[in-house]
Amino acid sequence: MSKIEMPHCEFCVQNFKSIFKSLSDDELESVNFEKSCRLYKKGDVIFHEGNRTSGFYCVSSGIIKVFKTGIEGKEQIIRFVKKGDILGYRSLISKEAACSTAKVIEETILCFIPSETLFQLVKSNIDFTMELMQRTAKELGESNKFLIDMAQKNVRERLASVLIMLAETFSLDDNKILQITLTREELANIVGTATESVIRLLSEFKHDELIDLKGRKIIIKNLDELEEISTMYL
Amino acid sequence: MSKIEMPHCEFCVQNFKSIFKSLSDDELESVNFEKSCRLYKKGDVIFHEGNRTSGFYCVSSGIIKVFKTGIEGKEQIIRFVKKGDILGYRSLISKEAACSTAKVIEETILCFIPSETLFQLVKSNIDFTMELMQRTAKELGESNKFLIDMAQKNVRERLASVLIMLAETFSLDDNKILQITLTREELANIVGTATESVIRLLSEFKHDELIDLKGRKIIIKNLDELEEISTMYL
DNA sequence: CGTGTGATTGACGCCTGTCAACGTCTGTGG
DNA sequence: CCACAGACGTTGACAGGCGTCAATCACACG
Repeated sequence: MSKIEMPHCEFCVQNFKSIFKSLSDDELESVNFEKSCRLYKKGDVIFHEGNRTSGFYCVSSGIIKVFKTGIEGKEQIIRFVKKGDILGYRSLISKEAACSTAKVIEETILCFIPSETLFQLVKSNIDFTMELMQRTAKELGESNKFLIDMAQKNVRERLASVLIMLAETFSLDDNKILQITLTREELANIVGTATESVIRLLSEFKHDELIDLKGRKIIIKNLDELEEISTMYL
Repeated sequence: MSKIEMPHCEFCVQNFKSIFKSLSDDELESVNFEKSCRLYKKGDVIFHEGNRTSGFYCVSSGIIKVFKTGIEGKEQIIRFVKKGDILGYRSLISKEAACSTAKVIEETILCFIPSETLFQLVKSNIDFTMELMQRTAKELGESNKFLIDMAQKNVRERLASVLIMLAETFSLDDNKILQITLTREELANIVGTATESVIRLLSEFKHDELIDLKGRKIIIKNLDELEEISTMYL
């Protein structure tokens, strides 16, 4: 268990409108008191599919992938979680076991909030509850959207979609470099295809000058064209 | 607008634990007063993808398919809604436009509850709110599960999964006849494949004595074997 | 009885997964 | 400092699953 300086909830509220943004000062102080924080290193597993959980996580910094393990151990990445997002709340609310595994992609600082604190807030603060419900509902919308992509788009179109999604979620720096680093296998596990297919299509995109590749760095040269590919027949 | 005898909320609470099961008598009476009901015939559209909605629906009887329209108008069925389920609440909560279309498969009686009534209840009744949150969270879990099926299973395995899901959701009668009637195209739109593929695989399942086919009626003869096919490599 | 919708079957070919071989890079231990 | 192991990336060959197109059949309905 790494010792780190614990970020105060106030900080996350101020800086990136954490889920606690509608809490009163007292409530925030109470959450801040009841939570526990720690640093997670790349590769650390935060929770496993099938685990029962006793609270949820609020992300202060870092990047986490959430995936389900499928046929012959193949991962399917469902979503990415970053600064300002919350993690592990779905199973808490539905009172089910976790339906996915969360693993650190980039060094992450997480605050753990016990479920009692959560339910206490739900009871006492309607704005917090609405915010929580809204996040769940939005995630559901995204999941449904992702579903139809899977069902109807081919691999080429899906890869284009994924690159766009990554660009929107993690943005590009001044050199148009995508601000998340993934292995080819991880990319394949988002797209839902074989690693080799991702490699071949990335080369193709590079050849068509839509992207550029420097090792694992991906430079997005032509977002519009990617957009066009991803919605080809829509 | 068809005139029908309006089911009292009390009835749905008693009979199949509608979402309003935790309401006080007064609250229930109030919902009952504010709602409006009507009969929908097969093929009726309840709401369209992209619509803004001003309330949600509680299903008193019937079957509805919820789908997104994708590439070249091809439907992708996301879920089925039946007696006791609620409909159209996701976009209400997330304050987005509807992300899917709802269409009647079997004659349906729906009660429309205005959004003000919903939010009023969320504010005043914590149990109702928890129930609502729980349903959203569960639906999210199912959507994620569906996603990985799409990404990793082949069409044969997916069709087996879908048949099982339908059997669980709509059950079999004494003759093991599946209690929902779908066209081959609709089946294809759940599985996420071409109509012809569904037809071919159904014939194959029939030949292997897993199912029997009488027009659109599907008789499930061997659920265990279907289960095995659907989880072949898991 | 004609018309239209849905179901079925066959032919064909492309997309994409799999397997295998090889290249590249990094970190470790001798 | 070098050798080596191990993980990851790349490329080619190949086959088969599945989508598409077209023709035909089955059935219901006005």
